[in-house]
Amino acid sequence: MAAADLTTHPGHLARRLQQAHYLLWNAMVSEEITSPQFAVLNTLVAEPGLDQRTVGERVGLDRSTIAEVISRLSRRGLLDKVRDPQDGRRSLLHLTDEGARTHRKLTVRTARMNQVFLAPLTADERTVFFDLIRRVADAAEGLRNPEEPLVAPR
Amino acid sequence: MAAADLTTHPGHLARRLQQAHYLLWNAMVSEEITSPQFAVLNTLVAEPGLDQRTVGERVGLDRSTIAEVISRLSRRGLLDKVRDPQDGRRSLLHLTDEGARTHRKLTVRTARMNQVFLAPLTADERTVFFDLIRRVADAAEGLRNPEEPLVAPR
DNA sequence: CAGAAATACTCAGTGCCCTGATTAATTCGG
DNA sequence: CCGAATTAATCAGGGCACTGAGTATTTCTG
Repeated sequence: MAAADLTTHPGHLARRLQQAHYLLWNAMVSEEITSPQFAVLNTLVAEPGLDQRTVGERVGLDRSTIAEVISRLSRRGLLDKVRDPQDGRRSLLHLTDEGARTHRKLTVRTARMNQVFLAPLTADERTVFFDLIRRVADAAEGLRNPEEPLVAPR
Repeated sequence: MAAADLTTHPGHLARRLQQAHYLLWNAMVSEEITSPQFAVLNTLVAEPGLDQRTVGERVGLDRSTIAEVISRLSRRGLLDKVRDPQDGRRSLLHLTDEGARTHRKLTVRTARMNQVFLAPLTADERTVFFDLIRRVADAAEGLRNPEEPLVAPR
């Protein structure tokens, strides 16, 4: 059997895209704070006091991964984690001053990096780029919990 | 400072796309063989006897990662790894019969999965999708070794 | 209200992904 | 020809990402 052409395999392209981004992030944004870590900080700027699971949901990380990311951010003093007195299962998260400062600094750099990253595309193409990727990712995520919406939810 | 909108951040989208793909791969292709592992098998079908570094280059993995992936494939008996008698630094790689058989089986399943993954897009949109991602990834990879091609290489 | 079910988090295990340092082999330059 | 530079692979270390199993807490239900 002949070998497949990986340049038409979306999974392979997605991986290469992410690697390219990883590299550029390291060079232009930060070597200490990673892109997923920034996503967590960003979520807590918009919604302070969220619990761990919900933050994971916002940024698209599962329970285990978000726990690791948060533990690293907490260890570096960028956020505080306290038990919810109303519900002892939850951990509530708030940025520290240092965390807010870091978020501000990286927001600027991230915008610059995105400009460079997307430089090969025209403005119209960028819109299409976002739209296509979002549609594919959303659809695939929707496949996780099948059925249910097909008939009336009970 | 306001929080950024992550849905317009290509890095975040790339990560979500890859995760969605990971999930679908697990469900529809294989729980044992991962997508990067398949990419390695696929490369060795096209070019048997390649050395480790070149395989990494083909599939877009750095020296350390490709070493791990190959060691796993070798441990499972899907490929053989032998020192190049002509150049003692290199390890030359060949698929075993089992490796070739696995590649054939997964090629079929991968094609089916790609259909499902890309189902939200029309045929035209798929072409654009590939083109845009490839251009962004290629450009970012080109930033790694700057200068050189700008003037005559010496 | 007590037991069952659900929920938030943690832990162990596997695999991908990178950098920087080290080792072994080959090639290049004087 | 021999030391220096280059190259392929390995190792140590940090971080992301998932699953399955386990613990603690809360909520639901008979």
